[in-house]
Amino acid sequence: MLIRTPADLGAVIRDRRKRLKLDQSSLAKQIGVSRQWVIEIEHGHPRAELALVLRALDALGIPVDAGGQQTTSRGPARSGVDINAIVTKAKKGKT
Amino acid sequence: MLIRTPADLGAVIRDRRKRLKLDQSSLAKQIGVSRQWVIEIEHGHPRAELALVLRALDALGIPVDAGGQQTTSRGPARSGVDINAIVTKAKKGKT
DNA sequence: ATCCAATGTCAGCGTTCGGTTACATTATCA
DNA sequence: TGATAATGTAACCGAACGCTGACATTGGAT
Repeated sequence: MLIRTPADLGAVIRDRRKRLKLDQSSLAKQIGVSRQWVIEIEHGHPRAELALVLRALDALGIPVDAGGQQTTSRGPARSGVDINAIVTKAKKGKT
Repeated sequence: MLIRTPADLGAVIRDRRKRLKLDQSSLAKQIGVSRQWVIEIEHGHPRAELALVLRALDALGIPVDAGGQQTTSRGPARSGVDINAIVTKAKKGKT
């Protein structure tokens, strides 16, 4: 599963939690956070703390892999990334 | 690269940024955050906001994959996760 | 050696986090 | 049907976020 938004992450976490037959309270204890936190994460809270998120994934046994290869043929940061354009524009746009 | 800590993430981001020949300011603009933020992330800031982190990875074209399959034979959340134990203990431990 | 870009550090500020506690709304089960 | 658990919501609070802006340090280039 590719994670690109907090919602994606929430889905993954919730899915795994249920698969493990854990309720939010139990999971919260495993992770070391409040039940509230679990609820919000599963709902896709965008401003959750990085470390807690990583701990949650770890607690659930969900490995997170980054940068296998950027075939990026779908959209946001796209493949080629016009470095020249970026740099140039960035420099110009100093104002 | 497996991401398990904020530091791992910082390393990945910095690496990719340099690979793309972007300076922190430019990247910050790409992501839509302050230069400060980029600096802190690259230093492994543990409490960064999830959404910003995902946006950074996205901007750098770094795909994030979670839960390919939990062959989990290495450590943190352990492989089999003793559901019974967890649930049972959790229920007991309500205080 | 000098100049400039890049990086890192500091402090102040408004906003929000995450924890806590309590309560409402389902579900599930006997 | 009633009871219990699971989930979701709300408000309060201290702590930290991320932003701004300025400044020190480093590094590469000429």
